[in-house]
Amino acid sequence: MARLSIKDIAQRCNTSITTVSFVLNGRAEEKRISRDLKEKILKTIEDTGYKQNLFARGMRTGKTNIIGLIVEDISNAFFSAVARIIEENAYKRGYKIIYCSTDDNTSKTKELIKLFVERNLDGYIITPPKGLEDEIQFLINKKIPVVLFDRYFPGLETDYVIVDNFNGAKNAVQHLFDAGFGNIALVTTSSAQTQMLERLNGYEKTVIENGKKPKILKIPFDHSAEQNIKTISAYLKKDKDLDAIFFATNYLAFGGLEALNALEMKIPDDIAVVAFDDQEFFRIYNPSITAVSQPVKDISLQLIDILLQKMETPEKPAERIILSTNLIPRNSSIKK
Amino acid sequence: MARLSIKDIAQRCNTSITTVSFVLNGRAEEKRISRDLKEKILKTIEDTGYKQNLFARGMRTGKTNIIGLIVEDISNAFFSAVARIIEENAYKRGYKIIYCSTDDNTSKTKELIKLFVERNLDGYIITPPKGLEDEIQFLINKKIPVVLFDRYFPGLETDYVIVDNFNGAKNAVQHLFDAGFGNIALVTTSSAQTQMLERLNGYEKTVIENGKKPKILKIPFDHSAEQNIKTISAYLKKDKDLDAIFFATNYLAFGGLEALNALEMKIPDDIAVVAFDDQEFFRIYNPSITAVSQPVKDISLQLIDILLQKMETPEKPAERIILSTNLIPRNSSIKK
DNA sequence: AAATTATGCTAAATCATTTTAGTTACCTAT
DNA sequence: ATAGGTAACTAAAATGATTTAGCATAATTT
Repeated sequence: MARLSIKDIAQRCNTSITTVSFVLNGRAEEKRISRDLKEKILKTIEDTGYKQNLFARGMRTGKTNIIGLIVEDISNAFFSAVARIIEENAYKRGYKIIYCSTDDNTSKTKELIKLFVERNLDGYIITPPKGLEDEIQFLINKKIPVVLFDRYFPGLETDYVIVDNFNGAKNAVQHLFDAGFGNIALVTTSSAQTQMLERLNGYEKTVIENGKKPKILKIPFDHSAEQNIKTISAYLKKDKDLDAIFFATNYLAFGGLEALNALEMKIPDDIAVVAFDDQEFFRIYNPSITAVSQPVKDISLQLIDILLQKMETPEKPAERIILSTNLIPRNSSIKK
Repeated sequence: MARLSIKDIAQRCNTSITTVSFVLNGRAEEKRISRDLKEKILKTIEDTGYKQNLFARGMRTGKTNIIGLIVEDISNAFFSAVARIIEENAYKRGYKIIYCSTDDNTSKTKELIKLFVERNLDGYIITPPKGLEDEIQFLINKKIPVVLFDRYFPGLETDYVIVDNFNGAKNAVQHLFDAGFGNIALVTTSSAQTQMLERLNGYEKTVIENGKKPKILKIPFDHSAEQNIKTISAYLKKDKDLDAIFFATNYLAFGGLEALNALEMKIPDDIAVVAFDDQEFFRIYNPSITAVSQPVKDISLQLIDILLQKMETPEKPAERIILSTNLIPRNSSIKK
């Protein structure tokens, strides 16, 4: 038995394809289809289990009901947690998710967006690498809904959802001062993304406010895990006065912990540690690691919400959501 | 400017739509299109940047070039790592990935497969929850390529890629005996999935071979992280003779480490630990945790390879791939 | 009673492609 | 001179929906 088409439904109801299509698209009222006929069509669809052919539909309407989720790295715990929640909610509302990882590689991401645009996805959620301004603007010009997250482009009129990185970092560093640590280094990446710069600014401001000098180690973002460990080890060996480190992102904290292990430095006795972006890991680690936690659930729900709103009302003005972080003090920053 | 169609290309080349279509689908040779005309068409396509409309194409052929990736939980490190590699390779070969998480919930997964089938995806990679035999059989009957992984259904003629869970567990437990531990418990889930049963069998066999009695704690797989910690704590308190634990899967090991922390039991002095499914975490943890590592890259590459082969040659007989695991001895199982 | 309006529906064009079943023109062999 | 073959191409049907423009008929107004 071949798959049912709208034609079959029309025949079974002694009516036209047009009428069935109107009912199917909720335009029965507007098109003055009688209640009786509408009910009959609906019942036939129910009974036969008829499903619209999405190719034919897409061909006419250009709509796919698919959303593109483009994150830095789907295997990073933060992004996979966000993906998880977005996926869940998109499905509930009738959308599917196609995803991919950018590796923060600009040309790879350009390529991916081109591919996705060919496929006529209905909307995008993106953590853009630098240099992606033109592609984002292109999507906006084409009236394709886009929401950025994690970082954004200050020059572009886009919707975005980010966290308050400046105050997240500020609170973390002030917490270290309050706990009695006075010589605090920042370990961050060399990438110029907004979220990293804000964390750096928050750190610097707070250190200076406390009458100290900032000490910053910038690690190229394309280095391997092993290279990170080595770089951090070397830095720690050089500056024996440090009594605390603030890691600007989770994977640098992992490298840092390995470096401290290798140097047999005890946390928090030899050196205190705070990390940006909380993970299950930090709770379980011994000693547990103080971390700035991002509101993953809130971020994800806002993202999918704003995107779907934008898809329904394209002329809606851009929304800029900045969510607060939450400092979770643990043993790594408490003097015994 | 409206988007170019095959008609525009045909006009520009003074030829027919049919001819362009043949060239586009690599059937120029077979259809005896002259070399000159073929070149001309190809050049025009190149120059104009023409792209096929995938809806129209899908409408005729029923092909989407989209693969469904249905895993237990995309935010679990093992699955997101697999997703990462599959995604990468699928894109290289012209396929996109739509994904979703099952939560090991049978009815949710049935729902998802229904949704995906409506969308005419070209193939599936699935970690099936129990009770999904009928849906998998349905896909096979419909000649839709499917590859299972992580677990499989012994009764079904399906392609699958799994690891040698039995020997993985056996080696881990024997390693503990060899390291001088003699009273080894298994902490596993109550779920009856093949991979878990095989790990259990490997454990039991090895313990009995070494002249000891198996001690098994089964934890319902729908318990929360907190419940897991409590259950494991209670178990550890009751049996003071234990000198080692083998965790059958990574999230149980996380719970176990937290429980050991709470009870202030030292690893490996008070108790040794080995976990199934290695993670970055286990390398960084202090002490580092001995683990059975799954060949994530190999699994992923095999999966996408087998699926794409199956898509090209649907009548290919089912392939069953069983990959070896690798025991990584670390400090958690070495007596000082 | 004629003109107007409202109601309830539908024919046919359209979207961009693939594919079947040809056609035309030329060449070769008898 | 003619049948048969082949090289090179193409007209048109089919895929399954949406949507525009319009057609009867009945009800209402003038």
